[in-house]
Amino acid sequence: MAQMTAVERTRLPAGPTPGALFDLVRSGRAVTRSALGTATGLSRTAVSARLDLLLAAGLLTLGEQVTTTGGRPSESLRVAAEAGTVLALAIGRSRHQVGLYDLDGTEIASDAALHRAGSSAPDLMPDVVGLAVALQAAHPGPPLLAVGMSLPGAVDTEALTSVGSPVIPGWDGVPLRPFLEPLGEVPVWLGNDAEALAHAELLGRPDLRDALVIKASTGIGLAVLADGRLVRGHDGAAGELGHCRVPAGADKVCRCGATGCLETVAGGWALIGERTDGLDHVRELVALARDGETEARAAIRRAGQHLGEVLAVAVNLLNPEAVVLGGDLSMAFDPLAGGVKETLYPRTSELATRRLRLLPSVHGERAGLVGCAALALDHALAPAAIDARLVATLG
Amino acid sequence: MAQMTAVERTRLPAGPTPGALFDLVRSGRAVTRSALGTATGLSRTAVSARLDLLLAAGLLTLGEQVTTTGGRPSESLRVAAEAGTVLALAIGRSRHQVGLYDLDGTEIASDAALHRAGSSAPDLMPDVVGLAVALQAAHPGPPLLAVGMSLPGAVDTEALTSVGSPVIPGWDGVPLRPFLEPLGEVPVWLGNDAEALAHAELLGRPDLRDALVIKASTGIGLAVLADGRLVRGHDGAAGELGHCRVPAGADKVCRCGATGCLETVAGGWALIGERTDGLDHVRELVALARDGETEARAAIRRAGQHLGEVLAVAVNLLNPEAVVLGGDLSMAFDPLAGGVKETLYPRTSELATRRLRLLPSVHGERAGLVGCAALALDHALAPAAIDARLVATLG
DNA sequence: CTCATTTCGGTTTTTTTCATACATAAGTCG
DNA sequence: CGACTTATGTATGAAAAAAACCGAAATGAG
Repeated sequence: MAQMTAVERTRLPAGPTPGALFDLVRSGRAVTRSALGTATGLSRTAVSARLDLLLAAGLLTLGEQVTTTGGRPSESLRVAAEAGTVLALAIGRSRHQVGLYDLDGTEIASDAALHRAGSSAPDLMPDVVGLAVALQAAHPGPPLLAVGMSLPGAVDTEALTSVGSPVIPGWDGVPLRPFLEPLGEVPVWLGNDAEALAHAELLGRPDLRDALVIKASTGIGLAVLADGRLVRGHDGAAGELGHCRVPAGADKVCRCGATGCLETVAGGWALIGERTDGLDHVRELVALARDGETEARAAIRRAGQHLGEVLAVAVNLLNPEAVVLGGDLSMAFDPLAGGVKETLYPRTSELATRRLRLLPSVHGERAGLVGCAALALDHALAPAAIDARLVATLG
Repeated sequence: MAQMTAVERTRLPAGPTPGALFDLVRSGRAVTRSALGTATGLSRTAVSARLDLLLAAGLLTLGEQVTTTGGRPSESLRVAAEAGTVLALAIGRSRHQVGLYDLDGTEIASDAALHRAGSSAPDLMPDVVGLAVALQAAHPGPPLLAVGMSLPGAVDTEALTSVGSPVIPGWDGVPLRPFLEPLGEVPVWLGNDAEALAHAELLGRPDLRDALVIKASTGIGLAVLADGRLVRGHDGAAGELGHCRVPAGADKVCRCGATGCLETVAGGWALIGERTDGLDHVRELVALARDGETEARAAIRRAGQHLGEVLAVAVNLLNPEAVVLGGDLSMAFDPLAGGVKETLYPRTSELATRRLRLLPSVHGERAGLVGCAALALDHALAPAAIDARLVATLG
């Protein structure tokens, strides 16, 4: 009966909105009715009213038992993982991965394929989307709520396109939305690869507030997390770590056309270029390093040293609590982190590094794809999005 | 009559709180009742209820002129400048300034004095506070609502003390609240000098979202503004620009004990150290430069070049819309900015600098003091503080 | 100059929402 | 098993906000 009147109303409760409660549940900060009450300051009545909406819409479900301290156990709430899916599309320079995730962030299925480095958007996008469509078809289920997608380099999240990236020709300024048409009328969120990595990191460490998330692979990118928020910059071009100048690269020409970029001495493409055995990809170099090949380990260590030089400035500037190393190169964490430490610590203020931690990315090899899923989930399940979804189902 | 019931109630309206409306008025985003209605989504009734509280508490007053488009002109609202004052205390290495400001940010009076560089907190603080007390006594008026204070180096805003700063010995870890007792039971907000500068900048350019605010004086500091918020870092130690390493300083020992810091080639203390005429302070060097002395201008230009090298990394990383040059050195804006440009632009990505502006700080010589006032005002007039003040007057 | 028009803002009425109070459910502990 | 503790559903009353209504203050057309 109360359910009926709830469904009939057209406006959403004010103040702490249902979406805000949903977010508390999703982040795990409050998962019971009473915890939600104390967290929001709302009365049980008001909390229940909002939860009724969320439960009726199928966005939340009742979880299992909760440990009790002598009284009636509270019902725990959790995100209805099966209420929808999101699609993750991680596009790299030579490889693309697609993954289907539920609302919990649990992977339902994923696939990956290699492509020719330098493939243009019109060449590659149909393949990527085809893979995604096939994945969806093979795993029919709840509706697709959002797509999260990552590209190397700077992106324009509004126009859904890569911008000013000399690194992936054939993509710059090409609107990508048309290619995504086979997926239906679904919102698409685009980020660059380092940003996606940061989202994955936040999924695994929700309490991270200030961090630098590095993606060290063929190129070198970075995402800045300040007070829990991703810094995108005025043109969405923040995080250009790879093309900062380092003295050691002074006479080396970068693929961006400039001279002296960090990438020329620490980028994956430069590292394999230094070898005489014609490796195809950094991953092969990392594999050698993990097998114990001395020269590969030394090369990665040197890359870490150069990376540390530039990171020192970033650490002095932003005083993060953690530097997260991700990307293919970070799979050889010890030599890379070792090199970073050698140059980072001597060049930073004691105060800024006293509590600084150097961490490997939580999701390792899958971080890029998980990050795209997290990107989609963070937008699709944002408080405002949840509220919008509620008014849509109620109106 | 409606006024009476308003005063009698004890709880504040929910949703968009009176403090939120106050903030819209203060920032100028909405200064009429109807504008506030459309900005918040509240009905005119709800807006009026909140405004009644704010007007009754004397925090807002009715303004005058409003352009009308054929209908009844709306009453404009403005912050009741005379409802209180804030005190600004800007403590530098060799000079301290105090200022009394109204809630509009208009200066009522100010004073300044030189002190021996290296004075300890117990030595200096009584003088500073004494100056402030004298200023208050000379200009009796509305009650003091907050104190904004700035120090060079990293600060602990909670403990109200300087932290880990090798630059101002005799301050590190000394709690400053006891010294401020003569000012009464007033909230005190501490920031570092560059932070204060950023607050002053935001006062003059409220639409600034992403910027680097430089304080180039005896030392070199920086404040990072990301998405309109100040980045303080995990330990409040963000902004250590002056002690980033530059190649040119490789063999020069910094006052922090390290070698190769930016300050050794671009800090004010280093610039006057290079001179043979025994200048006492950068301000004298700047005065010479403004008078056209070639060598002084060249020195400042070289400092700008070194500054630009480090800024290049920061710009690549954060993609700000503006780099604001403040501090004593920036009073010689042309040579400093010229030097910065020479090294900054060639070392940054085209995308990050396409729309980048290099600006002088809005308040010039007074920016430090204005920044302290802005720091106090931003906290004293924050939505939450306004709401707290309302419940205090109503309860 | 008068009057329609437009927009603003105060007042009253009605609806909605929330908190308090009460009742009930579901466990633990002695 | 019953006292106790905690959690949640259900009514009732109070408060706040929106809607409707009305007066006020300007412009501009005739």
